[in-house]
Amino acid sequence: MIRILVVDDDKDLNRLICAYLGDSGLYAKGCLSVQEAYDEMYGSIYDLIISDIMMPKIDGFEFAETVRQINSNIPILFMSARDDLSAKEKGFRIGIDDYMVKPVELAELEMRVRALLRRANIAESKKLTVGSLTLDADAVSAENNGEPVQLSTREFNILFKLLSYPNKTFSRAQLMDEFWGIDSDAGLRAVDVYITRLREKAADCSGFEIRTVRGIGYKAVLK
Amino acid sequence: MIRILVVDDDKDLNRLICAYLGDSGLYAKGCLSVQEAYDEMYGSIYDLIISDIMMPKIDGFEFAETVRQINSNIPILFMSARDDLSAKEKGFRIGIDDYMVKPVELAELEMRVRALLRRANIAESKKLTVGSLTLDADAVSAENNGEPVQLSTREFNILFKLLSYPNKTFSRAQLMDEFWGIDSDAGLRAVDVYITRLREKAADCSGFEIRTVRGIGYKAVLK
DNA sequence: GAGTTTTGTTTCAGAATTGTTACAATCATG
DNA sequence: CATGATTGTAACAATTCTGAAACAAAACTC
Repeated sequence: MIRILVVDDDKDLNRLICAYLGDSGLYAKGCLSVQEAYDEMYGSIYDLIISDIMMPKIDGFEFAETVRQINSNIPILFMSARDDLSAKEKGFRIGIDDYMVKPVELAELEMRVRALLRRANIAESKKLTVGSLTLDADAVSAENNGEPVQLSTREFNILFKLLSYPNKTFSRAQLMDEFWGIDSDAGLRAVDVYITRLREKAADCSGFEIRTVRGIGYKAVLK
Repeated sequence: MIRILVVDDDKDLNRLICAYLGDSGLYAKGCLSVQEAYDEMYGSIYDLIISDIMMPKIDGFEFAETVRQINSNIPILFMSARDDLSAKEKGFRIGIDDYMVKPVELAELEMRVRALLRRANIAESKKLTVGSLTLDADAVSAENNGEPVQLSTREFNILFKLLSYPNKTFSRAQLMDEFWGIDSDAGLRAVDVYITRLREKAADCSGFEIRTVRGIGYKAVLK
């Protein structure tokens, strides 16, 4: 189920949007303030954010900026009464994906939400297939030629990342930051161990291989 | 260079858009008809499409639909005077990514284009091609006529630097500072050794050669 | 053209990086 | 709380990279 966070201090509009999206088969949670949104995001994962700009205390810009620092990938759609270029410019510079001027047509909002989800590869099931191997991010499971491949969560995450960006080299530190968390005190060499395990488990996956980039890190190359 | 195809039968607007995007550091090619766009796409690769809807003969809907069948990934942005929901609905159902109502503000168009490029993971590719040789900074790999050329990270860095600034001479100290780090205690002559290795490995690369600038250092010259 | 300086090339030992395995610690789960 | 899976470290082996040294070649100077 796709989860959408709607942040707008206009209670009625917020409820209206959530109801509309809900009827369209998406799960939408409304928050009346940014603070509330932070709490909500802390507790569960969301796939997309719809946010107003003008809100008391913390505004949409600040909200989006904070979200982007933590998650550079989640689609953000601004919705505002402000039709001026400077607001749009500020939003897009922060890294939002779309900007709608109020009053918004709910049907159009839904279309744009769906377009963003499609573009961000957020489908009902996030699957990735490379050669004979299929990774399912929702189930955190892998299959090779239909045979299940046992992967731990961390193994899965690393492999999914590498295969999502074929040929791109990732440093150990990059992978650590992403999958161990900033405050982890594990040594960088731990990555090597995972690569070894992945290579072993993916040994008979045709279609790709994990290459070492000496002095830097690792990359997946398709073949 | 990111390549954008602009399809609109309004000659003035088309030229205006191409000029604006061009000034923003993107390459934009204008087509006055869908037929022309097909021809253009047949000949070269584009990263993003901006298209009007209402055009004589083949309209934007049909165009987008055809493009989507061939390429399910390329971002498409519609630009139309029609502000009605049914047009938007039709567009988004075909799989477009954004829809702007004319008259469009050029600055906003650029922002949306950039947001789409970012979302679609289309960045200025860190690739460099000189003659038959292609260097890919993401993959840290090199190919000559499709044949992989084995380069160590340091070899790659030096070659990439030289080829990024053809004809510019780099002193040994410059290269050392950049690729060995300040605290390296290797002698400057180590650079010579790398140049030798590069010359050998790039022996059958047409298109450039590494020249010695006596008393100073080295440069790559195109030929 | 002899002498001097700079550069080219090769070799090789040592340095650095990486692969792999075993093991202990931790976590999850029933 | 017992069990098995997952995790991270340490140690060692294997591999690759690196750069000094030595000598040859070339370029420059007078």
